[in-house]
Parts: sequence; C-alpha cells; structure tokens
Amino acid sequence: MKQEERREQTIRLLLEATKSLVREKGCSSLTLKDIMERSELSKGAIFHYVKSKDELFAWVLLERLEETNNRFMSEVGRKGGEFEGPMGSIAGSLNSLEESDDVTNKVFVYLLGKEEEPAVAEALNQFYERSVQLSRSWITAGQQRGVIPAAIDADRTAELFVLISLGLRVRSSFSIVNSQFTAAQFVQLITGMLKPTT
Amino acid sequence: MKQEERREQTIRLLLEATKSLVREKGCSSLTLKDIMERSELSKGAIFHYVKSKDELFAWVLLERLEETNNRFMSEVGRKGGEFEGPMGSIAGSLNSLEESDDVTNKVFVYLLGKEEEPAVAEALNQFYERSVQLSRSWITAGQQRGVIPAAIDADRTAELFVLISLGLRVRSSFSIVNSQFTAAQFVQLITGMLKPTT
Amino acid sequence: MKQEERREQTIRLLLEATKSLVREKGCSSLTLKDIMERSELSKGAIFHYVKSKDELFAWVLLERLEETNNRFMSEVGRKGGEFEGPMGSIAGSLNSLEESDDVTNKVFVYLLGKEEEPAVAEALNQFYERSVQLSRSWITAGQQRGVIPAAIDADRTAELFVLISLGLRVRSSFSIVNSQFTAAQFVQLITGMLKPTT
Amino acid sequence: MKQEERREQTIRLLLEATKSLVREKGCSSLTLKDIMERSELSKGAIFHYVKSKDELFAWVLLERLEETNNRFMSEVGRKGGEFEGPMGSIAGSLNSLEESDDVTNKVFVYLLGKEEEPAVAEALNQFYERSVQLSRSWITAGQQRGVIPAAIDADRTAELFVLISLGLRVRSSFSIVNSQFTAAQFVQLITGMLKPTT
DNA sequence: ACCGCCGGGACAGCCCGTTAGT
DNA sequence: ACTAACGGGCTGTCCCGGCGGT
Repeated sequence: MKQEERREQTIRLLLEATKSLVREKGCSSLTLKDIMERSELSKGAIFHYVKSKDELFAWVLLERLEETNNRFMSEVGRKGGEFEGPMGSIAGSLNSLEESDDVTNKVFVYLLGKEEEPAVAEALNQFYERSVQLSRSWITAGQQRGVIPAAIDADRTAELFVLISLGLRVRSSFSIVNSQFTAAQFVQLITGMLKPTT
Repeated sequence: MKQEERREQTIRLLLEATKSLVREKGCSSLTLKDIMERSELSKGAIFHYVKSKDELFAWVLLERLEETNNRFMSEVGRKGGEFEGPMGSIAGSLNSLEESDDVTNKVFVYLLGKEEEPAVAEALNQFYERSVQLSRSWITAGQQRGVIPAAIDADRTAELFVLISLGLRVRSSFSIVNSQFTAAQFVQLITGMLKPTT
Repeated sequence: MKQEERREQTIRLLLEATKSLVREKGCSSLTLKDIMERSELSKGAIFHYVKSKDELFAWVLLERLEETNNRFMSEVGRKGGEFEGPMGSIAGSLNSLEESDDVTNKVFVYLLGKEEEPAVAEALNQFYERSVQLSRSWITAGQQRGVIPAAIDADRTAELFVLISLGLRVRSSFSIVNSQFTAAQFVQLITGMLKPTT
Repeated sequence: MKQEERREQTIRLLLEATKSLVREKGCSSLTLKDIMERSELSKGAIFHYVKSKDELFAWVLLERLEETNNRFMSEVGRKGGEFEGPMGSIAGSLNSLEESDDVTNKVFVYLLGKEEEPAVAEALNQFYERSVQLSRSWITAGQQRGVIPAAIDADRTAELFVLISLGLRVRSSFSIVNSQFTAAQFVQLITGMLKPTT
C-alpha cells in the first residue's frame, strides 16, 4: 500500500512542522502560512487532512496522550518485583509537565481559550477524561501491589492529581522566577498522601 | 472636571460591554466590532483607551484582582472576635472560582493562550504574583490569630493553593458532567491541612 | 489549461481597473476598495496576486517598460533603408512622456515618494536601469547606422537623456501654464547634440 | 512679545522634528504620532499650526526655497570684482541637489505623489516657478556681467536647468551604483553651453 | 490664542477557510 | 492526493475634527 504509506508520512510531516513551529513562536501567532512553508505543503493539502488549524493542534494533544498511555501500559505490563510502584511514573510524568517539553502545554493552554468551539471542547474534554482515567489506573495499580493503601479514594485522588497538574501546566506558561512550589515538591506531597502509614 | 468624569464613564462603559459580551459568547469569537456595537463607541475611541483587544481583556483581570483585594482588606480590617478565620474567605473565593463568575475565568484562560505576547505575559504574571501574595496574606493572618498552626510554611502552602485554584479555573472551562472533586471538597482538603492539630 | 487562462484574464482585469482608476483620480487617493469595486474582485483575490497595493502600481510600470522595449525591438528589426534613425523613436517616446499617457507618469511619481520601502525601490531601480539601457541601445544602434557620430559617449549621453526625461515626467505633474521648454524643444536639443557634423 | 516668541519657537521645533524624522525614515512611513513624540507636542497643538501633515511637509520646501533665495541675494549683493560668476552658485546648488541634504529632495518627491490634492499642487507649483525664476535670475545676472553670452535664451535655458535638476533630484532617490552622469558632469555640460565663445 | 483629550471613520494588509480545477 | 483562485471578516493604524480647558 504505497498510498497508505505516503499518507502516513505526510501526516507525520505536518505534525512535526506544527510542533517545531509551536516550540519556536507559540500557538497564537502561528499562521497557516507558517505551516505551509515549513511543511512545504499547500493550503489545500493541509485542509485535505484536517478540517481546521485547531484540529491540527488537537492532533498534537492526542498524540501526546497516546504516547503517555503507551508508556504506562508498557510499564505495567513489565511484571517482576522490580516494579518500583506508580510513584516513579507519576513523578516522571509530572516533571515533564513543568519543563521543557512545553509544546503540549502550549497547545493545551491555547486550545483552552477556544473551548467555545465545540470541536475544541470535545478534544479538551477527551484529553481531560483520559488524563483522569490514566491517573486512576496508576493509583489502583499501586493499590493492587500494596504500595498504596487501599483506604485511599482512587477517584477523588486521581482528580486532585489532574487538577494540580493542570495548575502546573498553566503555571509553566508564566515566567515565574523563584517559585517555592516545584513539581518535585508536588511529588513529595503526593507521596506523603499515598504512602502506606506503616 | 467634566473631562475626567466623561473619561471614567467611557472606561466603565467599555469594561461592562466587554464583560457582558464575554459572558455571552466567550473571548475567542469576540470581535472588536461586537464591542463597538455594544458600547456604541467607535474603533478610534476604543483604541484611544487601550492598545489592543488583549489589553481590554487584561483590564477585566486587573479589575477583578483589585476587587478581591479590597474584599480581603475590608475583612481583615473588620476587627472583633467574630473573625471566623481565613477559611471562610478562602472557601468563598474558591467557590466563585468554580462557577458563576466565569468572566474572569474565561478571560484568564484566553489570555493564557497568548502568553507569547509580552504585554499579555506581563498582565498574567502580575495576576499570578498578586494571587500568591494575597493567598499568603490570608495564611499569615490566620497564623497570627492562632487559627492556623505556625508550623505551616506560608510560602509554599500559598503557592499550592494558587496552583490548585488555577487548576479549578481551567477545569471550569470543561463541561465536566460528574466531577468527583469539587471546590467544596478542595476546601475540605485545605481545612484539613491547615487545621491546628489540637 | 482553463486555470492558466483564467489567471491571465484576472491579472489583465486587475491591471486595467488600476490604470483606469489612476487616470481618473490619481494614485494617492486611490483605495483598495475602489479597485475591488471596479475589478469586481475581492480583497482576498487581489492579495492573492500582489503583495500590496504598491506592487500593483509597480506592475503598471513594468508593463509599460515591456511595451516600450517591444516597440524598440520591432523597430530595429524592421530592416531596410527607410530606417529613419533613432531620432524618430526618441522623439515619439519623449512626446508621450510629457502628456497624454500620464498613467505611467503618475504611477512613477507616486512610487518615487515611497522609495523607502525596499520593494518599491527595487521596482524603481529596475525601471531606471532599463530605461538607461534602452536609451543606450538606441544610441549605439544609431551609431552603427552612421546617423550618430561615433565620437558621442553613448553611456553618458544615454544617462543625460534619461535624466531629462525624468525631469519631464516630474514636470508633467505640475500644471504649468506656459512652459518655454517643451518636449519638442528637448528633441531639438538632442538632435543638435547627436547630429553628425557633416 | 513673549507670545510671538514662543510661537516662533514652537514652529521651529516642529520643523526641526519633522526634518530630522524625514532624514531618518523618509516621508511616507512618517506618522503624526512620530512627530508628536519627537516634538513633544500634542496632536491638537500641531493642528493648530498646520492644517494637515502635508502642509507641514510643504513648509520644509518653502523654508528651503527661502534659504536658497537668500543665499543668491547675498551673493549678488556682494559687489566687487571677485564675483566669480553665476557658475559657482549653480554648481554649488546642483551639488547639494545630488547628495546628502536629501530632506528637501525626499519631501519634494513625496509631495509630487500627491499633486491631486490642490493644496499640495499649489505648493509644488510655487516651488517650481520660483526655481525657474531663480535660475533665470542667475543667468541674466551672468549676462549683465558679461560672463554669459547675451545670445543665450535665458528663459529656455533656465527651464532646461530646472528640468535637469528635477531629474537629479529624482535620481537621488535611486540607489544607483555607478552612474556615468554626475552632477559634476552636469555642471561641466552647462558651463560648456554658457561659456562665451571667445 | 494656544493646547490637550476624546472620538470617528477609512484603510491596508493578514489570515482562515472554501471551491473550482488538475 | 494535491493546487491555486477566491472570498470576505477582522485587527490595528492613521489622519483628522471638535469640544473643553488654560
């Protein structure tokens, strides 16, 4: 299927162009023209794949979600005693929230400002729901392995985590100089909340 | 002094028009034309007061901040034993975060998507810094009155609060159907954290 | 080939609309709206072809240059003894400089006032250079046929001609009532300079 | 008359601000806002003195004309044998046309593009007429002193001079790299034309 | 007379998305 | 699958008039 293959590649090209551009100049000042030049695709070609610029942004989000999910799956699947608990995953994931890989953050925050548009709202909701769900999976996995006390309310705790990570995402937009509350400290807090009171 | 008065009124008119329009159709689909029609001001007149549409939005944020600050000041100033602690203020403030007064939230979230623009970034930073500062004031006030244990680290806790309230703001954009973690529950959490362990 | 054809026609339409409008009301008070109405094209359509209004004006200049060049080529190509020398061409060309075909003049003078903009400067330079080059071609052609003495410095004389024709162009903007020095007299002067002293 | 004095000074301030700005960024991209900032005058103040931005530019032209005229007058007035003929004056004047003091040139060329507007046309006509008149004065002065042959037609020659100087003005806008025909050479040409055939 | 603020409306250019065509 | 023509909305800039104060 040569067709199929080329299609895949074009999509990848489009996504990479978009992401690199977002990294360089953010979302709001990013124009279709920019994307056209960077990807060397014509307007028509782009609109052949996506319905609007925002859908392109939504793609970035979805791709990231997919990726995170895969990471989780592979970690859980990896059986054996050396499973260091969900803490590690959470910590790693949260750290990435705060720093450099801000493309996802930028896109997320940009789309937030457009939740009036149904398509965007849908994408965001999906992103949120799946984030909560993923977080919950981590916790219950931890409970099953006994590293998180069963008494913890997985649902509510999962939502709290996501809520705070939303906050971190948002704060990453600011150029805060000296913040007292880093992601690392947040991990500490959570660890404290989830630690079995031996 | 007629000059001054007219100026005041025009500004107020502009602000009210903007806020009502944001309430009705959100930020991103709000055009200058809308504002012109609602406020019955010409483009020239509007640009006489603000440098851009975004600056107008920033005004809304600033106005809100001012207002919140005033509320705090008056509450603290109200001496007497019936001072019910900062809990009440926090609770009230947070509730408003989640729901009804969504104009500020909408504007905030919209501006977040434009933090590339220096002017916007400035406004947002200012908003963030003053929020943290306000939060800290509440806590230290509570500590002075003995309703919050002195052991609490005011700086970090303040930031955590703001972080979570950012999360709540953002989540308010989503049309989540059944959320397990409401602002009310958040208040409960905080109260638990801050309660003196008598 | 339908595409190509339509393109050609639209461009022609645009050019004609522009030229007729310039004739009627000059350049500086000519707005895009005027052009839109006259050509029955939308703003988007126009900007699809040109980058700015000024580029449209530059087109007019370039078109004229092309035309003049063609005229010269065809005249030179026309072999036979009846070649009346470059004098005729020069005279004809200069006469048109002064009066009727004032569209080119108007556009030229208008663009002169914008030579700060690189794009405009480029167009003007090109116009100037090619004018000199053309003028020189005329002279050397004359020298080869023996109607102009070989002693004449073609380079410098060509530039002098262009210089004076620039002056004539400019003066055509003025509504001079009784000018002593008409294009006709200028032709006389040049003829004197170039006449072989038999 | 303190009033009068202040008025004078404000006008001078305005003129200087305009000229310096023209030197820096040309005419067409020069906005009233620029002038306001540079001159530290308010819009109202400026419009109190001039009717429009173009009138301001016209002032620059007129001022220059005045100045040139004065120079001529003082030179002619300066009797004595060392009067080197009008050649020197002409040469000096023409050189200045070509080079640095391009403010007048820029303004002149800019206004040319607006000759549709009656006020501008008026100023330009005036400028042209007086230029011719001045040129004629030089020639006749030369004839009276015997350094220019009486056979020369002062009217037509004056106009030719002005015509060529218009061309030089215009060409000064171009960034011509290697021009064969400089102002210096023009002076030579003229000198040749006017030299009494001893 | 001089000056400053308020306000109006026109304009250029940008940018997204659609549609006709290859 | 891909291209190019086209439409039209929107923003911010700019020049200028007019009222009010000094």
